[in-house]
Amino acid sequence: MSAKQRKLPLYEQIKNKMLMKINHGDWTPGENIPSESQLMERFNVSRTTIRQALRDLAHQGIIETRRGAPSRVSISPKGKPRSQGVFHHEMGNEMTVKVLRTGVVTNYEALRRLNLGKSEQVFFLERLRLADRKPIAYQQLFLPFEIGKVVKDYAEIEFDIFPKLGREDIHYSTIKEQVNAAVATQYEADLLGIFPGEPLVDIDRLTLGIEGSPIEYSRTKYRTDSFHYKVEIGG
Amino acid sequence: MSAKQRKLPLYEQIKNKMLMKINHGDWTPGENIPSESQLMERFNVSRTTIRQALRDLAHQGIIETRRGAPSRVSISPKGKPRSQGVFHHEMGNEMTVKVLRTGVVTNYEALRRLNLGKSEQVFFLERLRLADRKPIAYQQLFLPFEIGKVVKDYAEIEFDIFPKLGREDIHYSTIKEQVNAAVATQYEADLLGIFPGEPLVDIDRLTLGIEGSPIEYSRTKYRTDSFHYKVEIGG
DNA sequence: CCGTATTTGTACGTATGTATT
DNA sequence: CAATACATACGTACAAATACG
Repeated sequence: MSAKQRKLPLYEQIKNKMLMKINHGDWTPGENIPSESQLMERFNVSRTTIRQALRDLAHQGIIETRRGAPSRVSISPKGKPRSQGVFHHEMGNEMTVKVLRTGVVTNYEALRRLNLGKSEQVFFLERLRLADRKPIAYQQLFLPFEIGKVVKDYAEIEFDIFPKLGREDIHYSTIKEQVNAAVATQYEADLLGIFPGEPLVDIDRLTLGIEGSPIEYSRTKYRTDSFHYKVEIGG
Repeated sequence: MSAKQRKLPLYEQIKNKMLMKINHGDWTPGENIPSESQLMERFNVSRTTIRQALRDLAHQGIIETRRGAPSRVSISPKGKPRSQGVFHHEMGNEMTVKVLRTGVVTNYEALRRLNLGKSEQVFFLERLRLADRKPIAYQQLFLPFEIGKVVKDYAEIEFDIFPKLGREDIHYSTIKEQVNAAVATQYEADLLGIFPGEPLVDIDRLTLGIEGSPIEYSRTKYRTDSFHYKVEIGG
């Protein structure tokens, strides 16, 4: 048990452990999870506590419970978006990535967003995201140094760094995104194969870890023709 | 206690009674509700049961609870809100609207999105949305004819047409939005007080009614400096 | 400012109901 | 029908944050 989790309520700790099992693939979507009594034994807590954890997960749509039947992990479209289906990115088929630059920098805005001191350093990644070999986005990624060194090599070949973080037991709990519009600079236009002055969707993203501390800050600019940002509210 | 006659669980019954109190104005938004111990006495049930009812209401955003402080009814703009807070627009103080044009038109894209036949007509509104007297968005709004005639006059003075629709017993269930980036045309730039070629956030919105049929299609272009589109996932 | 009372949050235990397997 | 598993509901105790004199 990580030291940071010790101050969290029991049911929150258990929730996090269950989330890890799911993100890890220990419990796969559609699969039954252990019964409440088994979980009571495994975590050595009362049924009340187990049920509070399960209820929260069920309410978030991460698991499904039915009276009389075993509870199971929800079958959500892809690995990620078990965030009650309010959110959707649409992309291409073959998603790849090209790393343009990597290093350790002192970026004021990134440090502020990552809750780090002004004199600290962050791991920096500049990447081009490609869909079917065609560039669709230019991304600047800032990671706390401790996390950066973990994904360093991985980021050069994989489109999404979160699976890697998951394998290293670094999990996220919340993603905050802010969407804006921008026009392409000469530099960005060259990279993305468009003209300067064309519009780009600019997404400012902050990812928080299980304990609520930031684990990633990124800024991505997408071509408007290959990318859609959809939100569905209610329903 | 005779349990044979009740269909709903106790906590559901209590939830319903509390909802009635709120809807009837017995408990008004912002007002503290009775403490758990008082509710235990009043309904003659255990604290567990009261807490289950309260937790559900809190989770729906109908009431707010804080450790140590009395629970209170949420101050939410009545009728609709309660879409579990995954989504947030940030704007100015004094929100107004100026109608530029209004009429009945045959717009192919609007008809398609509203699920209407090609020969039908839709109610059209062209509006400028202002925050603190400053234009922040240019909006094109398409409504099925039946609905359009209801909001016709209202739309000229009110920023948001949904309260009016609510009073006419037209409610929405789902909103689908697609966010994109665009650059301002000369026409838009003049209206918004910016230069042509500056970026705009372009939001394509389709609103569905209770029965699932579209009741509004709109296209809005926001200035990037006075508008933020935020999405929070998970948590 | 401090201590106390109030109020919600967490966690334990037990018993019984009810739907599924 | 029986066993299993989740749902409801009672009770108790203590912790933690807030409100108040």
